[in-house]
Amino acid sequence: MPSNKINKKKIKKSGPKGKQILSPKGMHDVLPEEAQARDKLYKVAKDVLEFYGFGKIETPIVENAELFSRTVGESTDIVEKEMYAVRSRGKEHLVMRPEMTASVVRSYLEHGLHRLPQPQFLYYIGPAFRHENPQAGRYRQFWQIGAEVLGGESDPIYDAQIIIAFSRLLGELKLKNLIVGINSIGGTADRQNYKKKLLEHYRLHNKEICKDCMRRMKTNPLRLLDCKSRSCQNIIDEAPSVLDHLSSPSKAHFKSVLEFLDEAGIPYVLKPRLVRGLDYYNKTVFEIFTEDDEKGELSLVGGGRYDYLAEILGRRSVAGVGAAMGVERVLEAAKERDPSFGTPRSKKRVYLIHIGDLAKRKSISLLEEFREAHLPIIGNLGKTSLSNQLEAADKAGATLALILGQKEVFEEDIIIRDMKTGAQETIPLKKAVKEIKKRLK
RNA sequence: GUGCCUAUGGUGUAAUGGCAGCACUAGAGCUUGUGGAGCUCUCAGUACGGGUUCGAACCCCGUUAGGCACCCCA
Repeated sequence: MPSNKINKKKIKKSGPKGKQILSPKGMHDVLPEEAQARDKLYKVAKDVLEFYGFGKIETPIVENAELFSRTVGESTDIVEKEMYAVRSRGKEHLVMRPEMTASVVRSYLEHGLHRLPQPQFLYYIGPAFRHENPQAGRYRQFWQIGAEVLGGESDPIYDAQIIIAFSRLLGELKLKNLIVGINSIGGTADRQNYKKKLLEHYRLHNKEICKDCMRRMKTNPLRLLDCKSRSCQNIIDEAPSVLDHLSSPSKAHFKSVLEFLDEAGIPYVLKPRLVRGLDYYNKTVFEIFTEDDEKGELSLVGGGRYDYLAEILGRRSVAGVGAAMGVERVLEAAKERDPSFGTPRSKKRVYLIHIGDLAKRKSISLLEEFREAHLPIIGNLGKTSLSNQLEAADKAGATLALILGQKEVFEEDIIIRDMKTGAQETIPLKKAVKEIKKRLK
């Protein structure tokens, strides 16, 4: 007896094993349980964003590489080393989108949405791709829910409305302890000016600067401000603040945004060191964290104003402001708060049980009757024994079972069983749909 | 792209150089007409590739994947 087992294993072991094919690094399958939680998030997002007047837009997952190199920034990591190139038969250089704002603006320009009432409120839900090393809250394929206000004036009310919409969205998900971090990086001129001042300050501290910051001085001076190296903290603390270098229109714009947030009762924290990695931002930039995530610096939502983005892409200048939310990060936060997030409350379920081949056949048409009546009913016509099916009904959380056996088929009856009490009643088969409808109320 | 840690059935774990075991889950049966309990049986594993050794889940090297951190970002 045991020797049998050993033989079997030996044969198996000596056979070719092959390499198991797994999902690509940093990309994950969403199994049914998780899919329910996601669907719930999407539904809440849709409800909230549509309430604020956003209309849904879908753009291709693949775009011309230039769309991102020109807008997100040639020297950003996202463009420099994180884009997935797509091999195609054409000559175009296509990439998987690393974010969606540029796509939405591209679409706006391409389809002349400026002819419609301005501004346009657009939102999207979809996956984006960045080839970086995965870790908590960071994946190579990740989903974003974003919203953009495009066209019209560069009015601070829209900055505020974006922040309000996403704050409310997170609030609907029962996330607590949310922190809105906000800053203004001014217009192009302000920033040039500020960068100069910042670099001057850093040159004074030449010797204390860490290696990374030496590099940042050349590539992306604003990023100096969020260096984590201990040796740089003093330099950062003493560094000039962007807010002191804003032109008066930029200052006024920022002030208005804050006033609108006050009016909406949205608490916020001024973060003079908050800059964002994407080149296209100007004036307002912001991020939303939960208190826990703030330490880990994982933002749930990030966004800002980008009045120059459209100009980079086309001849037209289009004011714009928007934000994107990380679906995986938000789900993680929601589940931390409430582990049952997204699992539907026990619905009343009806389970159809059949006994014998005749009943099995009859079940097919009975199921159709229920579908036509839009009454949810489940069952497993592949199972045979009554015990098994009752057990399955129980595991499925059914409150009612319909039992159809040979005898019932002949007599055109069916048994209704209350799964809790075990009480059973035989009723005419024809009345099954009607009776179940009644009992589910 | 870099550094550190990790990898045993679907899940959680045991075996520390010498018989890969346990629990849960799943499937079947006890019981082709009444479930949740119990009992019996079954499926299923040392991530992949190499090396050291009489002998490797265990030691070494490489790869892949996961976690954490850097970089950067949702």
